[in-house]
Amino acid sequence: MNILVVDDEKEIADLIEICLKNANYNVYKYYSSIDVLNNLKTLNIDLAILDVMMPDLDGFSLCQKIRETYNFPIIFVTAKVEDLDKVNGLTIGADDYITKPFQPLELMARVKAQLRRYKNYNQIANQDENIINFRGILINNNTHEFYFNDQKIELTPIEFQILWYLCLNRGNVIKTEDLFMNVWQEKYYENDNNTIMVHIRHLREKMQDTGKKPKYIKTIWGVGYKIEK
Amino acid sequence: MNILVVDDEKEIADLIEICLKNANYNVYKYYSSIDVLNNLKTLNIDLAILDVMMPDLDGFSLCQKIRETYNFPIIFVTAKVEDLDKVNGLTIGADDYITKPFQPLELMARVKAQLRRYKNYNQIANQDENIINFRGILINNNTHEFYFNDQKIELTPIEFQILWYLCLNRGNVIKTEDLFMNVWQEKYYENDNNTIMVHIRHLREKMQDTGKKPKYIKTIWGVGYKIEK
DNA sequence: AGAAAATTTTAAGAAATTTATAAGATAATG
DNA sequence: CATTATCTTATAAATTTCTTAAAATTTTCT
Repeated sequence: MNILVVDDEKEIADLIEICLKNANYNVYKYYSSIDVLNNLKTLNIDLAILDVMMPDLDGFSLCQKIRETYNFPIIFVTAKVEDLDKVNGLTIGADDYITKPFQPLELMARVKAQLRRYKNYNQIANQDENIINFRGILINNNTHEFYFNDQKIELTPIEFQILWYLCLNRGNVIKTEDLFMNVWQEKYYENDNNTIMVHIRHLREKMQDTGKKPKYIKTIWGVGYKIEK
Repeated sequence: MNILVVDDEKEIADLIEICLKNANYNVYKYYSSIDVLNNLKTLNIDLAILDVMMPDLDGFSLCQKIRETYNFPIIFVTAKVEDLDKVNGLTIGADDYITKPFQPLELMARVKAQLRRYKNYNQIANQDENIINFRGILINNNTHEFYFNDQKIELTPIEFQILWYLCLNRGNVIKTEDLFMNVWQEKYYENDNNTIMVHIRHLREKMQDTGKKPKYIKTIWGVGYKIEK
């Protein structure tokens, strides 16, 4: 589990980091929120703990920026005790709010509670599933291999991710926007974005499914794509 | 949204109930936790607010019982301020913990935050709500499929949205204006706007319901359309 | 009841939108 | 530096949506 900690007070950030590392979490610690935004894409964060009062960009704004793209849980930790602040924080997209001074045990309990909800109760599809096998499609997320009718087909990383996500949700339509967000981990600007279509075409070509009515990756007009069960 | 409130202190339970009802939630209020367990199955709860100290069965035990079957969010509200209690509560399956005396606004913010996570970011919680089945009509918002008397019928995006909205409100009249606002997400200018009618006609054609008295999508003269339950 | 007005239905073609294809440009990788 | 992967752009194809006008229906008015 990767946890993001952002606090301009180094002592606090360090304390939180120690607690988290004790509990065996992987911590990414930042003393400034601007730095965070630049690196977020590469980090694959599962939960964030943010301070509210920070010099360059305050926690609320950072939270809003994050929420444009991600939906991992966000916990505010702050010295401000005013209730309105709590309400604000929770309203703009945070999941919990805890005031300094806090008991490390309580913070840990809240972290665990949020992660439990996010990871266990909240699964979009069965997370443990790493090998999917249906209709001649055998796709393995451990080895990143794809067999189609017992024949191995080489996929590029993005092609694999797209196909994997479609298979994980086989039977259901995936909106182009959702697909993009999931594979690219960034916001989707629909005006003039043709890249998914191109990758879909490549996938169809490799699966020799380029007829008028594709049998595998189907187009749902005005919505997105789906792969039939 | 159905919210369960359990507290043996009537004043507290009543106060919480008022707050929730103000915010337009549907409240099921209990003064004893034993009663809850007997009725839980029928209630279709989306979130629970539980007191910890209760005479017959304490909140922690109730929480555990609930978690055996359900995974809607649970918030503890309690007079106990000891930190260990918070940790316990969160550890056994609660999602949040707030101590009395509390600010109603904060409670509401936390309720909203939990519901947001549960409902908006969680596809599984909503899976079932995306399938409507009645009178030979089976419409599935996950797969974007429409079956009419067990026969699959292809719909265009707008046709699907219109039919979905009518089915979601089956039995009730939908004003043309409401229908338009919901599907097109923009303001409706009634002067000379025939587009909904055209789509309705297409839907009726596809359902072979073009007689003098349509059986499915009915015209409510001067108002709009409705689909009979 | 019969005429007039308002509203809805029907039909067909034009316009707009969305998706597919192709090929070259750019970026990333080893 | 060579190779591969990804993105961009332009154009074609497919499909959907809207517009328009006339016909039919229902309601309202006299």
